[in-house]
Order: sequence, then structure tokens, then C-alpha cells
Amino acid sequence: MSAQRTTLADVAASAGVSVSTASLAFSGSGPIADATRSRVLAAARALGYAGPNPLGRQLRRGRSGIVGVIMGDALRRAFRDPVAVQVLDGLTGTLGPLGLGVLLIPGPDDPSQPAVDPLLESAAMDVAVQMWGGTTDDPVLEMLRRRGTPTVLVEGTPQPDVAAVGIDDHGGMIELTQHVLGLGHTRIATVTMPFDRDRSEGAADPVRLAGISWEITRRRLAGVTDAGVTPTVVWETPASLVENGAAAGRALLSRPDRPTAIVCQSDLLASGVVLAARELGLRVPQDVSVAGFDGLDLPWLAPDVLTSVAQPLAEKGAAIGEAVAELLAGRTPEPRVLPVQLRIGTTTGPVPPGA
Amino acid sequence: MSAQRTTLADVAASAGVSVSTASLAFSGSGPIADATRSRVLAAARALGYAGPNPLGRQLRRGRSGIVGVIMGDALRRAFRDPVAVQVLDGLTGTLGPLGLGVLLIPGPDDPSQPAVDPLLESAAMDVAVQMWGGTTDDPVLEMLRRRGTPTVLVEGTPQPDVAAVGIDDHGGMIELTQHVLGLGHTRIATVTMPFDRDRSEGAADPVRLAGISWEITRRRLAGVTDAGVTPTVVWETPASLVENGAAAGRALLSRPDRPTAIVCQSDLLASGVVLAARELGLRVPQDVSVAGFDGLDLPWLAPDVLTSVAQPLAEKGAAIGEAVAELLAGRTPEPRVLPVQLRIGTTTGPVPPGA
DNA sequence: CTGAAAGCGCTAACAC
DNA sequence: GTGTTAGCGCTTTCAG
Repeated sequence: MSAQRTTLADVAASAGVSVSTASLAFSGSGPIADATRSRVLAAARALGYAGPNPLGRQLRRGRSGIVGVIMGDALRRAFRDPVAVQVLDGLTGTLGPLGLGVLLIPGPDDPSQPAVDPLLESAAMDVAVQMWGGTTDDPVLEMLRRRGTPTVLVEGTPQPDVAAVGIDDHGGMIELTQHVLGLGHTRIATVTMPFDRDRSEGAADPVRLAGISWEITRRRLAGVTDAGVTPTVVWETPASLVENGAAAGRALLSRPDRPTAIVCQSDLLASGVVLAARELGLRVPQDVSVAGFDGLDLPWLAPDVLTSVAQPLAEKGAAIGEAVAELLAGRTPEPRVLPVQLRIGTTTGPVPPGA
Repeated sequence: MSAQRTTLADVAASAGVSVSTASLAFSGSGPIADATRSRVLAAARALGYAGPNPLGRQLRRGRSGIVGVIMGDALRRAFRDPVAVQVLDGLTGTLGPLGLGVLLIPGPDDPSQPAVDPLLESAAMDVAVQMWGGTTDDPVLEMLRRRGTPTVLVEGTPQPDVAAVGIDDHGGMIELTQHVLGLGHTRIATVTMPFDRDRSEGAADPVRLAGISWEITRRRLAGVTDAGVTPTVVWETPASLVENGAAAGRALLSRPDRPTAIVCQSDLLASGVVLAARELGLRVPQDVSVAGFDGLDLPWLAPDVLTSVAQPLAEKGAAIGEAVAELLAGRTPEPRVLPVQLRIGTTTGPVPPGA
């Protein structure tokens, strides 16, 4: 088409005004005569000019209008997690009206990959959102700090210069565990989310338990132990998805010292455990109680309804969006901890008589 | 912290070299003495400079490194569709290594919203990907053309200056319908994806049928009719999700002239129909056959396996990524139509004797 | 191998 | 109301 993209200068020349005036015609801010504006816009239309080049505008303003969202996982896994998706939805809902766009940044996939996605070093973004916690000494947070990118940390341990949004998962987990204890269970196993980027799978030994670097995993596990339970097994999964829960369930429920209750760190994991139990011919909750965390709506588990701890997902997304807006305004948002709520379903019941 | 962000010029001054030399130290391209480079990098580290400001670089290069992905739906819905998610995953997989990031752009939500998301007018992007077809006279494509943004259209009708990636859904639908016909069915209903931004729900009358603006919906419906079937009912849904399929199923299967087979335009819709059938006490496929489209893995439908037309989702994502790369290289990628494959499951069977 | 200079396209003071 | 001017931070010729 054109050898040279048409610029605001071309439009201004064509309309017989200065560039700054032409700029005003588009930005709307600042005083400009209606007649002048429409003359500029007409010239623009005639030249096929679709509005100011965002790149020039961004450099000048020092703002890209982009919020980098670091998913807690490779995108393929992240998108399979309704928790991530619903939070993301709540977030985009508040960001959109602010004229901010979401740039997806994959989280760690496997240890063979670099620890931080290259986009994190090179992409333009005004604010970053680190979804899903973060690890101790997180290389992502370190990178962000080096770049001077204001950051919202979701489900992480509060840090000096980082905004925080989270839920009371520790408290929720205590409550959930107490519910299970109240039903008389003593042989209680727990299925956790990944410990670290290594993503091992299986029963965790004490050494491994001492080195959980995923903060959210550690905090939820602490909820179980702080409720006074020493799990018969702490089963680590490589990802918080149904199939990982199913694998955990198969393993735990085939043991000679089969637990009478399994407390899981997510609903997806828990529903996998329920499926595994059914598969093994065990009745839930008569033979084994299963509890999850998140409060998802899982219609395909019907007729069962998972006992779980509900977290306000859309509100969490909105809270993140508000924190982003605060940071952009140069303010420091207060850390927010959203409440959770124990929701008793049909998958937990009294300890079996014989056990 | 600093009143002024440190720039490449600061680093250069501190290292005692010119800005252009400092630039070379970071970009790597171009000749530079090792000693000089390390001196620059040391100075950068000392000043807490994390690398060139992307905004400056982008303006200079005329490239943002951003690919805008226009989801076919409001994000909240889009992310609930495994088809969209898996394609997106395949896409990011090929884009990542190219140093390109994905900016999420919501598609139309409901008619009360503006037809094109504001991001589309204002965000910087080198290429746009319009997922999930497009409508006739799509305002999105028009906007993109006006802005001069090279575009990849997924599942849309090929256009002069737009790259296209799609699947042979028309052919797949014909094959699927023929399979159903071969089983002896004559009372065949079909459940479609939305017709347009209005997102009506219910049996479509001839007037409405004549005005389907969602191209993908029209093409798949044409597959059914081109196989020689006149559906007893064409049921339009407001979104391609399980609950919409369930609603359709309840309605269609409660009619006096209950169809013996229901061909759906997506697996999500089809699985909703299967659930509705079970709910109504109908056996699939003994009482009613149900077929879908996409070839998703739907374990929770077990023990049923949906009869469907499988499309290569990850490959589709990769093909889109390749088209993006071509456009960025200034070339015009050939339109690509990926093959689909009929996959017969357990949800279709012979027409019931009495019917 | 290194430096000087030009300019990507735009906006925001500031002067008129 | 409108024009002039000065950069935003960087990369890339082009000389040296």
C-alpha cells in the first residue's frame, strides 16, 4: 500500500493545522474548536488514518496500558483450572474499563525451561500481577523488582514493596480440617498442590516437606497441621488438576493403611480423588471422606457435592484489578485478605465403624 | 526511589562509552569488544538498570512484539471452552519462542456492549488474531483493516487481505450427518452455536435462519443440510457451553415429535444434550442419538464417548502462530484448512424400532 | 570497534 | 484556541 504509514503530522499538514492541534483533536483533552476538530478528523478519514500510533503515545506518556499477568503455571494447565480462569475473568472485568489490557505471561512449566519467561524481561507493562502465589526467593518477583515494575502478588506472603491480594486459606484449611476431625477421623491423608518447580509426585518425605517453596502449598498444608492433624501421608502432585487428584486417590486408597479421610488443597484434586474412589468401588463418604478447597461448582460430580472451602473468585479478580489501579495511581494499596467460607457437602461423613 | 528512571544514556555515561555502544552491549547484535560490553553491563548492574526500556525500543523498531488475540466471546465464556483454550495454548507455544506475547482482547459479550473492544482501537499490536470466525461485515475486521494491522482470521471466510486458518468443518459436518443418516434416523434436530451478537435461544424460524451472521455457525449448519437433512428443529443457543446444550436438550427431548437424533455444533453442546437426556430418563443412544463436533476428551461423560468430529486443536494453534510469523516477515501466508476426522463413539446408534 | 547524529510518532508545556 | 518546541528512550546508519 503506502510506502510510509501516515502519521499525525501528515494529518495535521493535510488539515492545515499544527501537530499539537491535531493531537488534541484525537485525545479530546484540552481546548479545541469544534470546527478545527472536525476538519482534522475529516483529513484523517481522507488519509485513512486510524488514530494516533500507540507506540508513540506510549513512549511519550511512559505508559503502555498493559498489565502483565503471570499465570501460575504453563498456560495449558492454567486454563484448565477454573480458579485461575474465574479470577482472570474478574480481573479483566475491572481492567477493561480502565483501558488496560492483559498480556499473558506463562508461569513455570518444567525445570528444563528458564525460570522466568523471556516476556518478563522484555515486554512493556505498567504493572505485573503474579497469580497464584510465588515461591520463596521467587525469581519472577526479583526480576520484576529489578525492572521496577509495580507488582500485585496474589496468594503470596506479603512483601515490603509489593501489593498483596489473597484469601484466608490458612484459616479456611483449619476450619475444614476441624470439620473432618469432628466427624471422628484420625487416619487423615492430604493431597497437596506442587511443592516447587520440580513438580514431584508421590508421598513426601520429611526432607521434602521441609523444603516446600510454593508458598500457597505450604500455607494450606500448615492449616491442616495447625488444626492438630498429622497426616498419615502428604501426597504431592505435579499440578492441581483432576487427573493428578485421581492418581493420588488411586495410590492412597490402595494402601493397606487406607485413610478414612482425604483433605485436598484444591477442588480439582479432590474431585480426582472422588473419581478414584468410585473407580475402586469405594463409597464416598461411607468408606472414605473427601474434602477440597476453592468452592467450585462441579456439576459433573453429581450427585455428590464436594465439601470444600469457598473462596470469592470474581471478587478476588476485582480486588486485584483495584490494586492494579492503585499502583498505577502511584498509591500503595493495603494488603487484602478476602474471607473464605466452609461449605459442607455430601463427600464428608462419619468415620466408618470398623476403622 | 529515583526521581528519574535510569536510562541507557545514564549507563553509557557511567561506563564512559557512547549511547550507541551501550545499546550494542545489550542488543548483542553488532560488533563490540568483550571488554567494553562487560564494562557496560557492570555499570548497568551498579545503577540497577534492568535493560532497555521496551517503550523506546518498540517505537524505534516500529514493533511492539505483541499479538492481539480477539477471543470469540467474553473471556469468561471463552475460557470455559476447551476448544478456545487448547488453541490458545498451541498458539502461545509457537509465539513464545518468537519473543511475541499475547494480549487478550475480549470478543463481543452482549449487544449492549460496544461491538469492538476499546483495546482494539488503542492497544499496540503487530498482528491480530481473530479467533472463532467472525461475522459477515465484522466490525472487528473492519477496525483492524483501518488500523492496518495484519490479521489472521481463524475459522472465517477467506478475505482478500487477511490470512486464514481453519478446519474443514463443513466437510466434517457432512460426514457426521451422513453417519447419522446411515443409522436410519429421519427425525433429526440440530443444536447450533450462536447466530449473532444477539444470542437468542430457542427454535429458529426461517427468517432468523436466513440471517445467521456468525460464519462458523452457518457453515456447520450448511454441512447438515448439504448432507441432505432438513432438521426438524434448528435450536439456537446463546453460547456454546454445557448448560446451553442441556437447555436445548431438555426442550428438544420434551417435544411430542421428539427427534431420534440430535446433531450439535460443538461437543460442549452435545454433552449438555446427553446430560439432559439422562435427566429425562432417556437412554443414549437407544432412545436418542447425540453427536457433537470438536473431538474433545470428555471423561466426565463416562461411560459414554461422544460421537464427534475431531479437529486438531494444538496444530490449529501452531498453524495460527506460523501465519502470524509469516505476516510479521512481510509475507502473505497461504490460507490453511486443517483436516478433521469423524470419530464414532457410543452416543449414536440405530434409530429406535418404534420411531 | 566506537561515536555522533538522526529520528521513530507522539504529547504536553508554554508562548502567542 | 492554536502553534512552537522539546523531548520520551532507544536503535541504526554512517563516519571515523
